[in-house]
Amino acid sequence: MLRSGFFLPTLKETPSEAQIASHRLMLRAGMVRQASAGIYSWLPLGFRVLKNIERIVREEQDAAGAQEMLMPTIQSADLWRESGRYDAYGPEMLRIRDRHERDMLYGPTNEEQITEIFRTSVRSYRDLPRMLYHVQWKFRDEVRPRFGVMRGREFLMKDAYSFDLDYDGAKRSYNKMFVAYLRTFERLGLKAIPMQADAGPIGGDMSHEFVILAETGESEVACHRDFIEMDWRGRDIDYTGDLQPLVDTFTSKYAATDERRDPEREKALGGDLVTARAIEVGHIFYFGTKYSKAMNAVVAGPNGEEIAVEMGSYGIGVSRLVGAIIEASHDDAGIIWPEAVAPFKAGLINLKVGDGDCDKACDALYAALRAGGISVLYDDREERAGIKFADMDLIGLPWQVVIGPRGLKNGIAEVKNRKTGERAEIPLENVPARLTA
RNA sequence: CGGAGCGUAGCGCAGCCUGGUAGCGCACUACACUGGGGGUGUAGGGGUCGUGGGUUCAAAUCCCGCCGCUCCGACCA
Repeated sequence: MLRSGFFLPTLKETPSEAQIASHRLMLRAGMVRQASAGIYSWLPLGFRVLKNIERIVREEQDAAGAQEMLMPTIQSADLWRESGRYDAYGPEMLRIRDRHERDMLYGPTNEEQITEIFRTSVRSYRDLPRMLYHVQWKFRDEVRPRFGVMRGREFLMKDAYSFDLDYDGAKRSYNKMFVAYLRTFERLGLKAIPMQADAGPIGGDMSHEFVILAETGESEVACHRDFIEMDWRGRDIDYTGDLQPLVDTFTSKYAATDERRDPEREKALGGDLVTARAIEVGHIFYFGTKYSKAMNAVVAGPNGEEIAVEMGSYGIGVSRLVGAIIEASHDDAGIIWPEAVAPFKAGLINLKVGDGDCDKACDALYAALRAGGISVLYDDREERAGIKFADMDLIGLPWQVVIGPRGLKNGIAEVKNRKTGERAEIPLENVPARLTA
């Protein structure tokens, strides 16, 4: 992508509404613009990151055996009356009336809707288990939206739902999602700790929150220090096998969100206890037959009897993750993207646009990198070097490649790693290899 | 929903107290110079001062209502 033609309105100064790092940086880096309180437009750069996160979430959901679908944002109030949540949900739910005076709502979540789809489509235990998910915008009319996309009113969420015949099956589904979440967050470059959590208004008795530790987190959590040191990387998962042992290794040690904290266990941990603030990035629930009973989602069992299905739901805050990743990974100069979600892998800076040799070398390298499958943002603007560098640091691409007349005399480019700050002068022809190493 | 604050150019702000020509920095446009980490000079463009009403000869400024946004708290898949 040529910087000159890319809609990337960066800001030198921070709009006054932004209080925390991720919000500030997202506005300054031209990723989002606020439309109204807690509602944001995603500009091209931010949208690329959002899509990258979505992609990884999808891949891991698919790997775990969930199937993607798409449910609408606007739902009928009648469904919610069936489950009893139309009255229970309170003013957080945005209620709408259509031209025929029908009560509608902008979905804050989708249990009712998926249950309705399931109950009209599945009649036999032979069709179980099922896991379905979608990635869709939700709306919750928060009293006080804040922290940019981390606590917006409108937000993008992946929500999955599992349907099983009995508790053991539901537990297997729960474990699949548990493991899928570990893998998803690890691929996103995050250390997300699964914590005992309250089920909240969704109800149910098995629930984990996946949180990342960050000073700007909204809640206080506590966990065993082993979680901090645990090696999170590269676990090969066989979803057809027994996942319980793996789940056990992550749930046997103490880790609890604030409403689930246990003073006695914490006391016993002594020096092994870590308390910190945390950002919730995922939440999984087993809630049994809460909705299936209320909404009559039953299947015929082996003996022809009617059995209410066992359900679970599993959410990942996709848009919140963009902010959360930045909270976890930035410095004074700007964002530092983990490679997996970076909007581009590399930035290419032409230090002297208009200089024939410089332009030619940049064009050639730009083509070579793209041919090698490396996404590049090529800053071909006639700006001063300082502005280009500052901009690139702000945007936070993993690599910066700098070409100027001085280095070009010796056929070299400067390659800088945004994360480590390490700079190396290497021959132009070695640049593609260097970035893929 | 309790408490506090803010709204003046795209962004950051001053002006308001004590009413009288709407300002500064950045950004933007043109030209020249410059060019390896947020340039220099010259010349420009851009404002119903959130909105409605009131007071006044005169309101960005004083008074009242409304709207929007932010912060603290409570709330929170």
